[in-house]
Amino acid sequence: MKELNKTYDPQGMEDRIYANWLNKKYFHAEVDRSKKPFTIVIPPPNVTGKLHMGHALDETLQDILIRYKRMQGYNALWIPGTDHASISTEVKVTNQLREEGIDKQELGREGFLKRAWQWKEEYGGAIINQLKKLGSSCDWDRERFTMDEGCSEAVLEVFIRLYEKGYIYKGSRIINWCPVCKTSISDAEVEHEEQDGHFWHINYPLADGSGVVEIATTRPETMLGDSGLAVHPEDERYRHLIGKKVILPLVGREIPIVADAYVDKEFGTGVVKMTPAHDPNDFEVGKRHHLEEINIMNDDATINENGGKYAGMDRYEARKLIVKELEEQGYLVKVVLHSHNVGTHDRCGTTVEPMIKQQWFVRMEEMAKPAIEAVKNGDLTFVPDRFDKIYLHWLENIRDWCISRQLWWGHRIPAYYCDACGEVVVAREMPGVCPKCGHTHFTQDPDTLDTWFSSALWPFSTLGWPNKTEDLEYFYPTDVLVTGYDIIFFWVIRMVFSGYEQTGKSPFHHVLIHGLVRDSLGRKMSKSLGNGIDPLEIIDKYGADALRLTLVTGNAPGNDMRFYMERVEASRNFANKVWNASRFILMNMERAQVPESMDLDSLTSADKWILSKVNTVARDVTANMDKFELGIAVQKVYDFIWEEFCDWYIEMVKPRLYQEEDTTKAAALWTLKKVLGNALKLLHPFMPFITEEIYCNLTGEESVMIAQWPEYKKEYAFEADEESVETIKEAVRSIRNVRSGMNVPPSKKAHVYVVSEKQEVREVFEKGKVFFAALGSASAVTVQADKSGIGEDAVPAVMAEATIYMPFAELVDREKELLRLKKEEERLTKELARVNGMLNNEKFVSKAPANKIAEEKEKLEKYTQMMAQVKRQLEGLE
RNA sequence: GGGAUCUUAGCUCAGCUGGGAGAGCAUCUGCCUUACAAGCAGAGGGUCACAGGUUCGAGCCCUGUAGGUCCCACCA
Repeated sequence: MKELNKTYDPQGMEDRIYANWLNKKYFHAEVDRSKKPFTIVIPPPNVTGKLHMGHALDETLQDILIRYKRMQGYNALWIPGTDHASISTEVKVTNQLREEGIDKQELGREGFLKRAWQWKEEYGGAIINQLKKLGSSCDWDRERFTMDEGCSEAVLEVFIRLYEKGYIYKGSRIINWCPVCKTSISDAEVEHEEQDGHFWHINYPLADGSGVVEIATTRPETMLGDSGLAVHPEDERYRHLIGKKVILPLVGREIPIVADAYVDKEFGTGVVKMTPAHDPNDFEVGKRHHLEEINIMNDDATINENGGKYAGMDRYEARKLIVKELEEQGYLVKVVLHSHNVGTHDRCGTTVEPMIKQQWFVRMEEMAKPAIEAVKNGDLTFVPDRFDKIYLHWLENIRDWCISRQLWWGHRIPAYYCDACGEVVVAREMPGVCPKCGHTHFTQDPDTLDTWFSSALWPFSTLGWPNKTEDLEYFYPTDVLVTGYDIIFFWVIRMVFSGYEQTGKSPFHHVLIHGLVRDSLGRKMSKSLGNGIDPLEIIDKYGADALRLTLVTGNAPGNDMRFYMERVEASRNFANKVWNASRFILMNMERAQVPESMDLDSLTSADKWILSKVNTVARDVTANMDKFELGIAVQKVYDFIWEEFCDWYIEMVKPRLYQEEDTTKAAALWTLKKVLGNALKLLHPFMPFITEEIYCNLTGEESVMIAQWPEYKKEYAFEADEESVETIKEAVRSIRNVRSGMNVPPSKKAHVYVVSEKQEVREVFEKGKVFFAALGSASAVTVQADKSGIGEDAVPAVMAEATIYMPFAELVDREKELLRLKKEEERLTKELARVNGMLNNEKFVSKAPANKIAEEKEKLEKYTQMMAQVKRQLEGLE
């Protein structure tokens, strides 16, 4: 047994302990049919990323679950890895190149990819090392990357399967285009934000010269691509115009007026200009009425040659000029302020431009069905369950998923085009001969896949799929997925439908959702605000255990939390508390022999009481853990250790330890060791380092992380002892209360008299005498049946079945004393009124459960007794 | 427009299946009591947003109102 350092010093211990764990391969899991598996796959952080507080929370929750299950005897596997993060990484690499004066296009695809891989090798490891600082017990032997060989094989396989099934298709559709990143993006990647804008009312003259039609638009520049106007078929105002034509101002093109129910009669002027190539709704209407699709923009959102003289201008420049010219030429009726939703790219904030492009899509309708069913029939549950609705709503309204990206960094689409006839061949590798024309040269599709296409396969691709591996069979489906609510649409949903489609199963049974970690003002932590707190700095200063405890305490699943330094300090203080209590115990263990085993009959009531307590705490905490109530679970462990164990039990036990000849010293030491050991086990998932350090010193065992999780045991339930110790505690509190109220310093000891008419109560106090000296500054304790021999001026403290007297005659302030007793009387009067109210209510007595009624009757008795005594004391005073 | 969620002590938040309102921090009063001042003991502080309803009983369930936050959505 080693002695612990004098002060709690996380810096000196965490790295050492982690290295030892790695060395002992505790994190590694292999197929073992004798054990039940418990699997988690990490939400792979971006390769280029840096650990932020959101990761810290995410990883902490997962590590808690994994460590808990591992201790319960499960074969716990936590698979780590990173995501290639197509757009983010591509942007970063492009910027890096630019700084070196290298143009991405000039460098070319191959050169670029080489640089991107270099980047990945150089920076990709950083976040992994940061995860280790947190104490994450991931199986690092299984670390994966979404673009590694196995994951790429899975991507290829899925693409081909879906293509062959007709679920993947290439089509010319309207998609969201980011003019800065110059790629298409999916619906999920578009963020809508309310912006103040304008409503420009413009007159379009009728071709027959019979008048004008007034339209309203928020994007006047798109008129260059107008190929029609639309009105509601039942709009009396415009019915006569249907079928007529108007002349497009500035452009001069003649375009038709069509009738379509899409138009809202009440909104704007009731006439909508149709720009099928740059608006998703117009696109649909245009399809129905065969309107021309005129693309007026280049990929960088400048106007193209279809925009005539505006060609080459940026979309907003063109807007300005067009409005000006409309006004000059008398077409502009008015401009009104109007706030509207603008779609922006979630990565760069650029306003997206709807455009018609050839892209690859995944047909969603069929695949969404089992994913919907999974939640409805309970195969997949969200914690908390309110996220069911969000998940279902998205899936029930899902649209086809645009998966092609005009990027280089990612999985290249396995589609090959015949150089001669253009035939498309989707295959694992470059085809030799064109099945249509026999030509032998092909060009691969230049696009790559949406980064989420590969992460959607993560739960099974990391286990070897599409190969039928033993790992896959044993560890899959995984048990729980832990992630933030912000990526349910991007990731969770896509994993679920991919899991069902490819493996026939939901990829996990539970999804534990957490919220965002915000700053102390409730703002999102962001680079631009500069309000982010670096988890690594916190770890450096306070230790990973303190950070972990902070992130999991007082927070319910799915809720956002604010990060306060004060809370980290509080967590660190708790670690210090645990440290010092353990140090105290180890010190005492050094001075005396701790028995290997103990006959429970030779334990004192206090010993049994604390054993009983830790027993029920283990039971309750386990129940909370199983329900993913980690915040509640850790709170219970915290309270047990600090209050019950440190503030009460250790204090109670000190006299026994300090006296050489005490016959119950061995029992005390045995109990201290036992209870501390169990408390450390319960705390370990939350605070792995400090618990490991202490546990090994305490027990001489190899590690707490492979120790067995405490289970509730009937033989450690001591109800009678719990009750008697609680009585003693109550008495001690009464004594302290009186002393504190009279400002008696602890150094001034007093003779304490306990008076009770009941023999059995006197026995309890007789046994508990010793505690009054240690906990209540008693110089001597006398337990007796009546007040005889106690001075009239002694100060009373009233309990249910006893009254405690302390002779502070010279300190007594009669007025204060009277006030204290009056207050007590008042409190009891209220309590009695409440209890009587309930018990005299016939309906309560007839309808409430029996145990509740019994409980209330007991209280009635207790309060009645106390009231009688308080009254007696008052009489004595008056 | 639809949906979710929040409103509990000065601050930040817990409160599991309905059964006498909790924690941390802050405040106040005593204590350097030989594990810990990153500590110990004690105290003050709440019409659980508001209004109804269900129930013997509501912070918790239902309805509505007000305010905040977030998500979704094709009103140009």
